[in-house]
Amino acid sequence: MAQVKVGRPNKFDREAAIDIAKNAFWMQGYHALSVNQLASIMGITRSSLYNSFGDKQGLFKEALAAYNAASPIALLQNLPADAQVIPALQAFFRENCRSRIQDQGKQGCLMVNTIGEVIGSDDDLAGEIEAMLLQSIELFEQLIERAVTQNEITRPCDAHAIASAITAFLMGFSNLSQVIRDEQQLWNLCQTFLKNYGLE
Amino acid sequence: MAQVKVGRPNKFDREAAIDIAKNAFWMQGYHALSVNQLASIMGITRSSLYNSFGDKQGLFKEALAAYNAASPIALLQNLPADAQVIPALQAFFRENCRSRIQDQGKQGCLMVNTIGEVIGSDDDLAGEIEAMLLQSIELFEQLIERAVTQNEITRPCDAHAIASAITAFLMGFSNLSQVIRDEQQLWNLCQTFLKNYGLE
DNA sequence: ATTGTTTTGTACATACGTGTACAAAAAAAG
DNA sequence: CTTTTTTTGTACACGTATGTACAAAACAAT
Repeated sequence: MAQVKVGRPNKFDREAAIDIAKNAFWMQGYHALSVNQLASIMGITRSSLYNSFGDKQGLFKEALAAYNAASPIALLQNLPADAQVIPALQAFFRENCRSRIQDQGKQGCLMVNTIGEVIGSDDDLAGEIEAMLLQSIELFEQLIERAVTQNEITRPCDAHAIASAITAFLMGFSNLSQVIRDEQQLWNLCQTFLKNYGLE
Repeated sequence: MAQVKVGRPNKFDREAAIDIAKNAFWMQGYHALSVNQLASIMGITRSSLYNSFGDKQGLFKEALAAYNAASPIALLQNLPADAQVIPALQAFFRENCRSRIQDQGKQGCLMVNTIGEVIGSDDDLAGEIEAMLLQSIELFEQLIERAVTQNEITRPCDAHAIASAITAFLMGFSNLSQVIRDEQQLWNLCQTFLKNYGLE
């Protein structure tokens, strides 16, 4: 499984470098960052960057994957088989509030930030992000189904609509968290949302 | 009032040029568009562009202002004194669905698109957009107050939270409309939101 | 030690970006 | 008709962007 790699080894830590790129994209945006800047803060040469990641877009895709893996939504994607859905959902929203405030200043969600930026100027990235969005809706729909099965909530008339609403809320929440910098206020917003949509 | 302008007159129609720029920014994003491209599609020289708008940022600000003036939210900003709030709100959401689908493809809301792009890379624009966001929350808060006064709804426990929720929903809705391209589905989403938040 | 493979450093090519300078052109004001 | 004011066209300056080429370096395999 673990590929033995022949040839000269990388001088840098790939994971660490991607993590630095992730944070840079997160704070400055996709277009505002140049390959030069990226290589510089990652502590490698442009040559290494192109050799290891292909181009800026390739690097961004890896950074985005790393972002997702470490995002609060991973909590829900890897929900244990015996867990309750509603408490997990609440913990997820709670964690969202916490991390949105804790970040180094108005970063929001990397995926959401990128939507408006790439749609219309990079079809490849746009497609990837659209797929992630649809995937998010699907995830919430499955969780709602599961919550019904586990007798946590009564069956809603349209699970798909609620799943879409949650996704929309989270995206708007990401944007709003860049302006409202008060965790209690954000959490209040989430609680009200969950209550109004019968998810408590 | 109407300034008489001395000197050589503009060869181009300022309003029309701004409108073209508005649509270009809307479709391609802020950073992905260059001054060269802008001047080209506006049908003027870069020289005229710099002379008339200062720079790219200045042009964008004017384009954004034009966008707002023509946006559905103008319906609510200029609501007649004798009008009911709730029907106007519903009409506003309805119009949002219509225009989001009618646009030339996944454009979303220009303001929302710009949030993630400029925060962290252009403090000036970011500040302007943040102010618009806060203004939006304020507008909805006032409308809720007014709806209470006009006996359309009972007083909610936290009007500010609801106003924030509406703003967040609209932003997420903008992003979602770039992926869900079905007006009925979008309208369904809006109706459910309004119902759950007691705005019907 | 030799060979094969991959990374790294340096340099290059080339296009594009923003912004400015300045004279010519086009109008109004006197 | 001359002066004043503003726009327009053209050119320039200069930095930055992306991507590539290629030799030197560093490792594994044999």
